[in-house]
Amino acid sequence: MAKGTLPSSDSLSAKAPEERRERILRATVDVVRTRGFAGARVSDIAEAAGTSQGLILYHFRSLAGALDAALTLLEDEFYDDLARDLQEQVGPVERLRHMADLGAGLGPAVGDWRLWLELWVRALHDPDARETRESLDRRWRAALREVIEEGVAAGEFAPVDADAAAIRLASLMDGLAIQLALEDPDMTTERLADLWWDAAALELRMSL
Amino acid sequence: MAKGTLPSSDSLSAKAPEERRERILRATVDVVRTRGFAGARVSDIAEAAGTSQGLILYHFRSLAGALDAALTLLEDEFYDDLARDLQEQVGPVERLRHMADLGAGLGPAVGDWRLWLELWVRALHDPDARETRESLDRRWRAALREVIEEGVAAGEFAPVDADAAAIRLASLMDGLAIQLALEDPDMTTERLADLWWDAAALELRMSL
DNA sequence: AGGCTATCTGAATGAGCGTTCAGTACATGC
DNA sequence: GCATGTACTGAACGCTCATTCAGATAGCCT
Repeated sequence: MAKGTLPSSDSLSAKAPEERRERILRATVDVVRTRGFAGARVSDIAEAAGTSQGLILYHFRSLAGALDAALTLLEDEFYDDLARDLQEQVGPVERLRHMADLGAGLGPAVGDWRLWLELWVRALHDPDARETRESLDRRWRAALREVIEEGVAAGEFAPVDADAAAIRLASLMDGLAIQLALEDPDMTTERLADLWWDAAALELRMSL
Repeated sequence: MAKGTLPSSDSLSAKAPEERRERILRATVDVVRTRGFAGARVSDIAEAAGTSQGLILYHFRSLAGALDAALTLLEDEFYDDLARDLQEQVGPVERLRHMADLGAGLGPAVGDWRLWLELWVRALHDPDARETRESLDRRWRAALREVIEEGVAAGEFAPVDADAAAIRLASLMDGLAIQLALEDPDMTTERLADLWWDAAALELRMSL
């Protein structure tokens, strides 16, 4: 298939339309990150992706379509990254520690809190976003719960109610992260990690 | 002054322009609550306030002006309500309990979490909103810290780091409230109050 | 070679919306 | 009673922006 028809001219539209599609989606995420959902314009995305406006409407049916697709991409990558990331860690304490770092924004994929804030508010008005956000949150809480259960089973944590502990620790992370995302002078990456870690120690009765 | 010139006809534009001004501001808050900052239109506000669009631009200079003014109104009322509310409670434990209820949305003024989410995201892009949000948050955290210090002094709570405890409990409230505002099926008013109260008990070593 | 389709572009279209403006009503000061 | 200023309205203006559209290009099938 299509062997002799490789990049005929310059390396601009290098290979497939699939590639441009993805470039557009990445550009969309970038634009939302900086301008927000409400401020994202087709022209912004086109410029960021280096295409015409028309192409965005060609691939996705509308601006809303592009935003939705970008959201889905984000969700998928979140799943993959989180799973891979946690598998690299060995014990429950290490895993928990790693989740603290991820939340504080030291990890690669998660921790883009501005984007999260935007998603929350979009979820207020758009059912699609609500679904995505709920799924993302459930996934993160489940990972946390698993780590806690693992730690309890191993005797590293006290025998707490894993469900309640997970929801509390996840919520605490969200709340702290808001201040980080909003650049509250009282909050830094390190302070967030410390505050959260201390809370986890208290909640799980870790002897830190 | 203006004695014989009272409501000449029907009770429409009843008394003063000051009244209509405030009506517009309340309408603005209502619109933001339902449509969000991004979705708030001058025509929405006019309709909700029962005035012409022109009047909104007459009193405030622009849509942004009206939104800012509404934000300021909100901030002032938050201050007053919180102070009055807390003064009615007697001991530190009662006060803390009351703050749990306020956060869970049982109180009158605070607890309108949809509005809070909107404010956060607006704060991402608008310095004015950022200021307001920071001030609001600081105030709430300070109230929490005072209650904690009071309780520690009275021997009702363990001698914890009041600052860290306040920031954690405030953040936890925010995080839990997000799920409430987004109508996450896993979160209800009661569950929020319970989860938060348990965390407070743990943090402050209350013997509940 | 000659249609056919997928990909892509840039200009045109048209709707939505903030803001401006000309004008009305009414009270106050002279 | 007449001028003046404040409060207010509804229509008109003009701009921004998503979407549409008439092509351009190039591979694919026969």
